[in-house]
Amino acid sequence: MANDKPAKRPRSRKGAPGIVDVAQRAGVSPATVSRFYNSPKMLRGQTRQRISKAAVELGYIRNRMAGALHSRFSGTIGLVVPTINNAIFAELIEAFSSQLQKHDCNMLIASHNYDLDLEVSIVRSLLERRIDGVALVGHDHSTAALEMLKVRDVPVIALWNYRGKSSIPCIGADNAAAAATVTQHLIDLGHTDIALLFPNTESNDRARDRKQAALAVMQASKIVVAAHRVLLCPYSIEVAKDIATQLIRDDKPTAIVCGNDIIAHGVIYAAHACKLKLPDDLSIVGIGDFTGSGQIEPGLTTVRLPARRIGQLAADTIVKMSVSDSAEARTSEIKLAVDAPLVVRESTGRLPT
Amino acid sequence: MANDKPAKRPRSRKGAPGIVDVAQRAGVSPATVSRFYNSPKMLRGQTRQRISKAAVELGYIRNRMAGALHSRFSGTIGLVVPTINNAIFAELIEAFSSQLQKHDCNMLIASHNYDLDLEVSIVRSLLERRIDGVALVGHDHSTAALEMLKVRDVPVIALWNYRGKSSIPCIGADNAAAAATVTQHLIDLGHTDIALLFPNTESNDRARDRKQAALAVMQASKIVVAAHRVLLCPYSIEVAKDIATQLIRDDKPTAIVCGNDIIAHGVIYAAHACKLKLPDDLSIVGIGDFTGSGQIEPGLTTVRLPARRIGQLAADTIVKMSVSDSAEARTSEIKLAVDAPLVVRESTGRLPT
DNA sequence: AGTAAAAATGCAAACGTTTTCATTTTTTTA
DNA sequence: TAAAAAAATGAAAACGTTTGCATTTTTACT
Repeated sequence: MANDKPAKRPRSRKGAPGIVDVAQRAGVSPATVSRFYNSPKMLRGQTRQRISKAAVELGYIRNRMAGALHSRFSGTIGLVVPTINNAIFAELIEAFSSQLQKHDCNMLIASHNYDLDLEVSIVRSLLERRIDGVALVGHDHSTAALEMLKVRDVPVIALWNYRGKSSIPCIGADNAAAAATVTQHLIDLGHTDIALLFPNTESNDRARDRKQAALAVMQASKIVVAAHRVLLCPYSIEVAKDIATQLIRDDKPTAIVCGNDIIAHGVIYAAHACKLKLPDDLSIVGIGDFTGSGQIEPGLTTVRLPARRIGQLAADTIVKMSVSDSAEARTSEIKLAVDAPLVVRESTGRLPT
Repeated sequence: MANDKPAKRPRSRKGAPGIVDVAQRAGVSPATVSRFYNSPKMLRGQTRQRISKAAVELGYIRNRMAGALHSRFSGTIGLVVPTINNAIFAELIEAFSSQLQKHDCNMLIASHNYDLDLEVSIVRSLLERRIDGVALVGHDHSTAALEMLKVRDVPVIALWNYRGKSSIPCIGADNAAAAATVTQHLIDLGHTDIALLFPNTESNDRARDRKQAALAVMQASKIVVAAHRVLLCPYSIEVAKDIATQLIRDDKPTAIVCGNDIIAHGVIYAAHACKLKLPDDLSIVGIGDFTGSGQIEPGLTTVRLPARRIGQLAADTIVKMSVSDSAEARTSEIKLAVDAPLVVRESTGRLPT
């Protein structure tokens, strides 16, 4: 046959139009089309219109991967959270994602379930996608992950928990202070028989800071906390309810400090199940002010962690860091502490004397 | 000066090692290194070891964007949900994401808040990142978005709501049947004065299917539903509580069908606030069986939508579709209906006669 | 041991952009 | 209105992989 040479190499993706097709149709060079997308103000209005028209007619969708290959920017930011499933970070994730969209960035998210080894492989996988920056929840991270990021000069930011002495930029509320606030609130109400329900504090700096602060505040008020008053409880309404039920039946304290609102919800349900009268029989405080904490009956006294605000600030910050090319701005000592105000509702009351 | 020619063009990313550096150090060709990652079994064990060693020593992290440029696969899947913030999709997202990780894929997620126009721009943005496939929640989508995907031959899958006559592959529970189930349950208990709390059904096929089915079931039992018994209520515990409080005070029905568990939680709280005795004074059903629905007091009667299962199946399916190169497999008529069993708890009771 | 078949590997041409530098066009200034 | 300055555009060389094809090495079979 005549034409048994390369027939017409079928392009991978349906021969979708590329930048050169657009350029051709608009009667300009590919470079100009590229500029149309990356720095439009560099073009004349007339040229812009021609290109815009051509792009629409062709149904052109640019290939950011090809762009990223050369330009150092992928327009993608990573977010690594312990869990997505839980109410804990839902608002944060949503806010972070929405704000990124405004910056024309996409979010690559992954969860590691408090497993730091898994976090390493997640970070690696994000790096393979050449993310422009990454936000990690908390301060407990494997050095391997941090090192990979540092070597590649990828901006990192720690979210959620503010720590003045953090080695990386961070945005969040002072979790220790938050726990101190609610605990002090109970003490101010006259409680001394206080139980603590906290999750495993290993590789969870938020929980660790909170628990430590709660205990410190008690100690400062000369309140001794018996060992059996400090209970381990995961972030699960179900388990929290079980543990609290047990606690109430066995040896009810007059107040309970919960590691977060999730646990507190479980405790409130347990109290209902045990026919307790809240807050008379038992005062309960949480940390976080999650969805529903204001509506649950009785309303949960807690401390508000402004998740939305943190998410937005974080998105703005990480984007700013990633576009900045001065090494200093990418590693800068940015540290933002957002307020975590006490929200007093009906789940706490003065200890009847 | 002598060396004022291009000094040594500082490579963009810190001169991070590339595939050729690894190849050189391992004494093989770049092609072989590439194969090491993409089809390891094609290499001899010995070669594999040499490359592995070289890669580790160099701290090499491959560039998937560069790869995707040539290979048609980006290893990235998109997930588009109405909202991340809410308990509604949390479990689905988590499951989808985790399962994707097992396939060595990353998840690009975005939310549009029930705004179909925003969905279009989200899909576009995902397409710019050359996702290998995308999962969309529900069946209501702008044709523009669907068209873009079809033109580019990107596998799509509709999640959450099963519909036998869907035009695209779908995995989910039959939402209409789910609503019918809980409604019938109330009818079986003798209720006839039933109120409905549902969100806006525009561009929300789940809500639409549910509401319609609930009404149909009532009609089938010759129960007439007065207009003032059908209330509009967003997916918000807070608003649901307000609306339910109003409803209870004004003209309490004997039972309420809630558009989903979120709303149901709000209604339960409202009942508590109004000092109602559940389920004697009021029976409440939800749809979804979200976190907490089993622990809330009284336990919520609802229908379980197996979010985790759907998420996993969806991830497996979309990955399979994307790797398949037969056009048929990418568009195949895959339709999976997962069971949505009724879960009877204490929020519903027989109507006292 | 020799040959055929199979398995590994190397070569080099893509992939679709961005960007530097040079060139052309437009605007400003004298 | 010509020259200078500024702005817009074009040409072509990257960017870091993957993959079809050719070549070499290994294995299997007489």
